[in-house]
Amino acid sequence: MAPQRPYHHGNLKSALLAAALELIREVGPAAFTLREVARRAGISHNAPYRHFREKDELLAAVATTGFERLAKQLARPGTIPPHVRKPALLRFHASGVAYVQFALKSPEHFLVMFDWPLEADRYPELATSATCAFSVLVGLVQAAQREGSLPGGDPHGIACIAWSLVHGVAKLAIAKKLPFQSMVEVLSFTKRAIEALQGGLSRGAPWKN
Amino acid sequence: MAPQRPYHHGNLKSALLAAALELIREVGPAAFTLREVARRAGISHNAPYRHFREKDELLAAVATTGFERLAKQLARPGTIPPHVRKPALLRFHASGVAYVQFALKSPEHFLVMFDWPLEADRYPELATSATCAFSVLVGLVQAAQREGSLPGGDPHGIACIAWSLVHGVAKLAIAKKLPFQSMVEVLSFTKRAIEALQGGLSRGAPWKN
DNA sequence: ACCTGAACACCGTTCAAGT
DNA sequence: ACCTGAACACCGTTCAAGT
Repeated sequence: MAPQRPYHHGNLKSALLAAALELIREVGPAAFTLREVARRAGISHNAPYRHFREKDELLAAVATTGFERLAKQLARPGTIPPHVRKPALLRFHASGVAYVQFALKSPEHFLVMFDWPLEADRYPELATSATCAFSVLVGLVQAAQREGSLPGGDPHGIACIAWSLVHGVAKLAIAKKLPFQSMVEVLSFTKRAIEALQGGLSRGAPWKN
Repeated sequence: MAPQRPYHHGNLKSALLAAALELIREVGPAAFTLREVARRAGISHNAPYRHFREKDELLAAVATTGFERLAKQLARPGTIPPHVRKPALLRFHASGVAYVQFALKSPEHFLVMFDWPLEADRYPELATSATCAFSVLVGLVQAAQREGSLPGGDPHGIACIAWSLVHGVAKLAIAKKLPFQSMVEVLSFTKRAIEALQGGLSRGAPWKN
């Protein structure tokens, strides 16, 4: 007889997440609906509730994997020539470019991570993964401070400034508010912005304590 | 007899906009609904369609007035001591602080302006007001270049970098991702960030044409 | 002109029921 | 355990109708 496989088995949760990413990429987080995800996964519109308490829990899962992937990209930002003199500073710069690159390559993650109002306290894994990603950046700042290529002082403050810069670039680039067409143009602009900030940071004036 | 005033008269459009701002402030743009706005304005749920073709047109109107108010804040950013030596640079810096201040004081505008996916080409007034606000920033960069406190080169590039920085600060501050409680703390952080960037910009390395 | 009520096709979420 | 269909209260939008 016909389809003798009415139930999904085991992989439904990841199938839902994959379908969600695809849908968010197509229509954005605002127009994303749970029922359309279920349709694409070939299940009834309330089967997702077996795996996610509510729509936002699915989106929180998307954001969490986004932060995990971002943390990896920041920690291993492309190839660094192994013989350079001050690799920590280079890795710090490269992590900024990696941040923007992540946002442009995975806007479906990035927009949920930052533009969707998820109550972080309701999704502890999300808060953890976000903190973890930020601590990668702080670690890079500290390493650069140790080798003397960034001034002393609170590494969190410097990390927050650098984060703000690349976050602004990423957000405005995704929204196509910046006058660049291609990703290489945006990344080249990102490099210039980071170098500009670096020039000011290394003069090190306002970083008391 | 009882209520002999069944119709709104003339001011309904602005009443709708005011109710919309209040509602967005309370629940955010994502949870904003046209029907709730109509309820608050005391009219039926489809009366708004007399003034706005669709929900997004009302939101586009909110965003447009937001850009207009922002442009004003950027152009006249607080008090500048009248006897300072290089006022253009100070006004440039102050406009950055004003940008973040606007975002924190009017998140209901800011979030619609930047976090709601409005198709700019469908709302020409929105595109115009946004361009106008950006040109204020470019003008401040050019003035600082004329007085020699910013290096030469394409003012749009410098403006884009400065914009990215303050936009990132504003966005992360609204989302409460930065470790600051009060607005004064955020604004003080903003000043430090701008000064850091300034230090690098004034060294003027990577601004070829 | 400006507003209304009924209607349509959606949505998130719940629940009793099926295997 | 995992899934289904029916149901509820919402939403954006349309339309014929009222003053």
